[in-house]
Amino acid sequence: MDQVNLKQLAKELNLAVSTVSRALRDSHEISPQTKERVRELAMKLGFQPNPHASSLRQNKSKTIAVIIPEIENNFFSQVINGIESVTPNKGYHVLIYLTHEDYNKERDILQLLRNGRVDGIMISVSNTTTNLDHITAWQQAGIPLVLFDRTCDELDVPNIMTNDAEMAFKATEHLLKRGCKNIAFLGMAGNLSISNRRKAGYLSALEKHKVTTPPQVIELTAKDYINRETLHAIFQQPQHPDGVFAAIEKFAVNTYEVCKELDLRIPQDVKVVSFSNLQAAALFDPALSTIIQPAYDIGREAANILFKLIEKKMLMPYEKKMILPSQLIERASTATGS
Amino acid sequence: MDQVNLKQLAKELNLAVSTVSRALRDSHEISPQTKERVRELAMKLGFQPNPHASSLRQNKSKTIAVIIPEIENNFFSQVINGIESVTPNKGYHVLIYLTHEDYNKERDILQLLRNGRVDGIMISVSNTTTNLDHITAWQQAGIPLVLFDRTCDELDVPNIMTNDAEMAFKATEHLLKRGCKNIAFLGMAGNLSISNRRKAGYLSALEKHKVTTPPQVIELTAKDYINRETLHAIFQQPQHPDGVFAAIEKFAVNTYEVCKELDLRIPQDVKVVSFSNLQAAALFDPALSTIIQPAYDIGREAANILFKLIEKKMLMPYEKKMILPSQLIERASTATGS
DNA sequence: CTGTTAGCGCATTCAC
DNA sequence: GTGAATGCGCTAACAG
Repeated sequence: MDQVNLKQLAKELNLAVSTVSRALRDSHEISPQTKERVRELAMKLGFQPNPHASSLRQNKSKTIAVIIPEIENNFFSQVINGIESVTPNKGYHVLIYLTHEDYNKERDILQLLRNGRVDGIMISVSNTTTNLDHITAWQQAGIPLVLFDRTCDELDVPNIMTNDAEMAFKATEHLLKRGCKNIAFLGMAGNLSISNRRKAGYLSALEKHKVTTPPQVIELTAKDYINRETLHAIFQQPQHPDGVFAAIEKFAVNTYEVCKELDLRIPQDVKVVSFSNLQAAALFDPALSTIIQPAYDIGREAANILFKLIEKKMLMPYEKKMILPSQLIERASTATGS
Repeated sequence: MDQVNLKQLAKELNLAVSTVSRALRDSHEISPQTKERVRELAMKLGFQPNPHASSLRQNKSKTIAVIIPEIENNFFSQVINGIESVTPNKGYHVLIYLTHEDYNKERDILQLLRNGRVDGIMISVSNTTTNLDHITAWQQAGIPLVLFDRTCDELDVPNIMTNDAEMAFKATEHLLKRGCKNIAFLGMAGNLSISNRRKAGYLSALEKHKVTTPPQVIELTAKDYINRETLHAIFQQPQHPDGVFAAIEKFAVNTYEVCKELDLRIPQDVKVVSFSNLQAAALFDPALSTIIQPAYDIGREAANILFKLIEKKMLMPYEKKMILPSQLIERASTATGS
C-alpha cells in the first residue's frame, strides 16, 4: 500500500507540507493558483489523506457505530438503510455490531469503542440488558449516543421509537372487535421497555373492554425452536387462546408454524396480529395483519439526531424523545367469518 | 473524551512509555511483576489504546469493509451474520456500505477506502457494474479482496458462491417434471455473472428436456413497482407462462403479488420456484418452493478467506473459488394437481 | 528486562 | 501567502 502522502505532493510541487494540506482543505489563505496546482497533482496521483493520521490529529474518527441485537430481521435491516441514507452525505462511515441479545457482548462492545474509534453510537439494547451502567458510563464520557426502538425509560438519552403502547392497544382492540375472547400476548423475555410498552397497551385494551378472561402474557426468546415448543404446549390445551398479538414478527411466524402443526385454522380458530415489517406478510396463508413500523424513518431520524449531537448543535425538545407512528394493516389473519 | 493514554500510565507507574506499551501487549521481554502492575492500573483507569495512533503506526486498521447492493434482503443479512461470526474473534471491526445497485456508488466507495481505512474488503457487485476497473485497481494496490455471491468471472480474485447453474438447472427441471410447458426465467437486469449462471442452468434444462417453446428470459430490476408492471403485462397475455423460476426472492414476491391481482392460481395456473432465504417462505399462500443458499456459511467462509489474505497466509486451491451448495425445497407452489 | 529515541501522516501554531 | 516546527498516541529499533 505505497500510498501517496502530503510530503510527496509537497516535494513534487516545491511547496511546504502545510501549504499542500491547507490547499486541499480549501483554506482561504492559499492563492487560487496554488490551490489549483495542488489539486491537479493530488487528483493525478490519486492522493487520499490517511484517515488514521487525521483522526489522530483531529481527535475524531468520522465513524459511527450501530449496535443491534440481530440483523436477520427486516426491521433492523430497514433501520440500517435509513441510517445509510444520511451517513455518506456527512462523510461518515458506519460500523455494525451485533449483540445477539447478549448483555455481556453489548457491554463489551461499548467498552471496546470507548477509545475514540467512533464519534458516536446508535443502539437498540438487547433483551438481556437489565444493568444500564455501560450506557450511563458511555454517556458520562460525553460521547454522543442515541437509542432507538429498544429504548430505556430510565435513561435521559435522546431516543427514537414508535407509538408502541398505542399500537398495541389498537391491535388488541382490533382482535376484540373481531370476536376474540382469550387473547395471548407474545412478548420478548426480559424487561425491555419496548416489551413493557406493548404489554401495557395490550393490558389496557383488555381492561377498557372489561375482558374477564385473565390476560395471558407469554414470554418468548430469540430461538425459534424454543418458541415453537412453548407455543405448542399452549395451543395443545383445549382452552387455547383464540387470538394472538405478537410483539415481534418472529413470534407471529412461530405461531403460524405451530398452528400448522396442530391443524389450527387461522383466523377461524386463532386470529393473529403482529408487529412486522415484512413485505411478504400479505402473501402469508392467511395474509398476516401487521403493525408496520416506520423503520427506515427511525434509522434516518436517529442518524440525524446523532449528527446534531456530534456537531454540538442544540436538540429541539421533540428530538429528545421522538415518536414516529406505526400503521395497523388489517388482513385475513384477523378476519371474522368461519 | 479525556482518554487515559500510555504516557499517563507510565508516569503513574514510574516506567517508560514503551515498557507500558509492551506490558499491555504481553511482550515476552517484560517481567511478570511489571506486567501485573501495569495491567492493574490500566484496568483501574479503564485504559483503552487509541486505535488511530496504533493504526497509523502499524499501518493497519483492524477493520474490514463489506460492500453489498442492498441490505433489505435476507440473503445479505445472513451473510453479514456469518461474517460477524468471525470478526470479533479476530479483533476486527466491520464497516458496511450499500451501493443500492449503483455502479458509480460502488466505484466511489472503493476509491474512498483506498487510503488504509480498511485492511480488506468483501464485495458483492451491483447489477449495474459492467466496468471492473475499480476492482482491478484495488487488486493491483495489493489490498486483500474477496468477492462473494455476485462474483465476476473475468477477475482472478478469490470468490465464494453457491452452485448457481446446477441449482437453476434443478429448479427448471423440477418445474418441467411438474408439467410446466412454458417456463419464464426472472433474472436481474444487467450482466451479472450470477444471473448468467442461473440463466445458463435454466437454458440447459430446457435444452436437455427438448422443450420446444422458446425460452422466456425476463429482466427485472431493484424496484418493486416496475417489476409488477412488467409481470402484469406478461401474465395478462392469454399464453402467459405456466411456470416461473425466479432468480431472486424479491421477484417471487412480485410474481405472487401480480398473480393475486390477476386472479391466477398458484400452482394450478402458474407454478413458482425461487432462490430465497426467507424462513417464512413455508408460510406463503401457497408455500413457496425455494432454493436456499447457505448464506451464513458464505459470509463466514468469505471472512475466513479474507483474513487468510490479510495475514498473508497461502490459500488452498479450493479456497480460491469456493462453491457452497444450495438446497432445493419443494413446496406447494410447484405441486401438481388441479 | 527497561529506557531513550524516532517517526507513522496530518493539521495547526507561529514566524516571516 | 507560504514555510518551519510541533505533537496527536502509539510502536519499534536500538541501547544498555
